[in-house]
Amino acid sequence: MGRGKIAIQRIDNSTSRQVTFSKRRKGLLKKAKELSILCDAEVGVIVFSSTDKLYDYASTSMKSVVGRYIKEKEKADQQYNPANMEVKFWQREAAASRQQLQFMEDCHRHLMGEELSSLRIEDLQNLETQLEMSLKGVREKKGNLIQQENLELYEKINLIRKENEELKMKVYKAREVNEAASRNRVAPAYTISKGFDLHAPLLHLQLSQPQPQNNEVLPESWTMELGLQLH
Amino acid sequence: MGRGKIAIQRIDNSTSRQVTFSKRRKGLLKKAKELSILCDAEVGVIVFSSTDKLYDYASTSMKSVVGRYIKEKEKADQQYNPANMEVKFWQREAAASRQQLQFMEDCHRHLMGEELSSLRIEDLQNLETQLEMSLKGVREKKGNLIQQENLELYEKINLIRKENEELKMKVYKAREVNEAASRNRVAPAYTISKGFDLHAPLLHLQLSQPQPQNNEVLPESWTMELGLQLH
DNA sequence: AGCTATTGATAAGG
DNA sequence: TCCTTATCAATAGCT
Repeated sequence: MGRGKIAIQRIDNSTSRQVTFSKRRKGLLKKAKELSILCDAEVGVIVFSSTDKLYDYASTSMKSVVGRYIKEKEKADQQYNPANMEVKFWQREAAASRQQLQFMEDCHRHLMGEELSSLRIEDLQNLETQLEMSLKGVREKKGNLIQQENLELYEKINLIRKENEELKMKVYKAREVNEAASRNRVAPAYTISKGFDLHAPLLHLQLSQPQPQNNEVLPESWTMELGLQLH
Repeated sequence: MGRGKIAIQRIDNSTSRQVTFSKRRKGLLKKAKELSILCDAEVGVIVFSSTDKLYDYASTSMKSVVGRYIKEKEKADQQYNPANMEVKFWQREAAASRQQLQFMEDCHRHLMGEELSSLRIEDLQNLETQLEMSLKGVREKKGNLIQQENLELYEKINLIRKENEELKMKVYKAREVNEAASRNRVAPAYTISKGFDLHAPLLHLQLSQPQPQNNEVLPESWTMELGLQLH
């Protein structure tokens, strides 16, 4: 139908092919529509151009047409629908996980000392042994951790004590110097100046700005024993 | 095209409609095929007759065409594909289950006394308390069960002892009768027949067919103490 | 995108 | 369902 007949084979001329595609696509969709109306049929047409553009017609909706098509095909071939396979795969996956989870939950409850009614003496004996072993392990681990923490605390105590001692020494020396100075002022003939620079308030700074970074690790009782205010 | 033009509306005459459906369906599929060949397009056509019969054409495969269609539509509307939604739903379901399972597995390992390195002292303390409680519960339950079993065993022992006593009594009586009978035979003048029927092997039957129904419940050591063979 | 000669599709009838 | 045929619709090639 046209000025001349054409062979049904790929049209080489790109422009001509594009034009023919436009015309025939329109015709195809029109005929699909006519068929559905005239004959009360459900029709769906999907066309992808060679440039990947989509054109489609559906008398009802493509969802309905494709759904019906898939349902029809599944009767003949259960394997057809890849989406369905995927759904089934994930359903199995979820079911397997859920089952495993349920088993774990039972086991967990037993380890928590719950729902023991379903167990026989033998099971209870195994459970008891397991719990004893767990408890042993946990206590050991906890003991280790606490011991380690204690060691660290002792080190800190030693550090702070040392610091404390040094500070006491400084306080002592400062008093000595002060007293010497006073004596020098009251009776300067009795003492000898040792060359200390008394103008810098070194002692005061040291006492009022202790390192605060370890403060939260130490319980209140420790600070009292150390006889030093750390806040 | 035809002897006269027809309006595009449902054909009332059923036969005519059926004929037209046949012709036009054939034409539609032919044109679809031509379009795909001439223009290098991917084409799919699905037709359901008013009597639910399926006819289809796909230049490549319907799977490919529909898959491509769905992919294309998803770009514009993520919600379109119900199968995809279902896949996603089950994927989420499986993922949630897996995550929950993983958590449970961690918890389980801790309760089994494994992988304690990741825990702080506080966690270990809680775990220890939990294990102690579990152990207490398990031991209590086990104790109850064993006690109950013991009670049942005691009852069985009593029953069997009683049976044993009765059997001994029968043996004793039987001997008495036998001896009496012997005396009657050897020196019939000394004894008096008591009218027993000695032909029936009552005693023998009693001793060789003990009740076996409780046999499997009793440990071997018990049967020895009872001084009675129960097999 | 429009035009139109020509072919192809198909309605009606058998 | 298939054949025939008159008729109309679709469209190839051109502008």
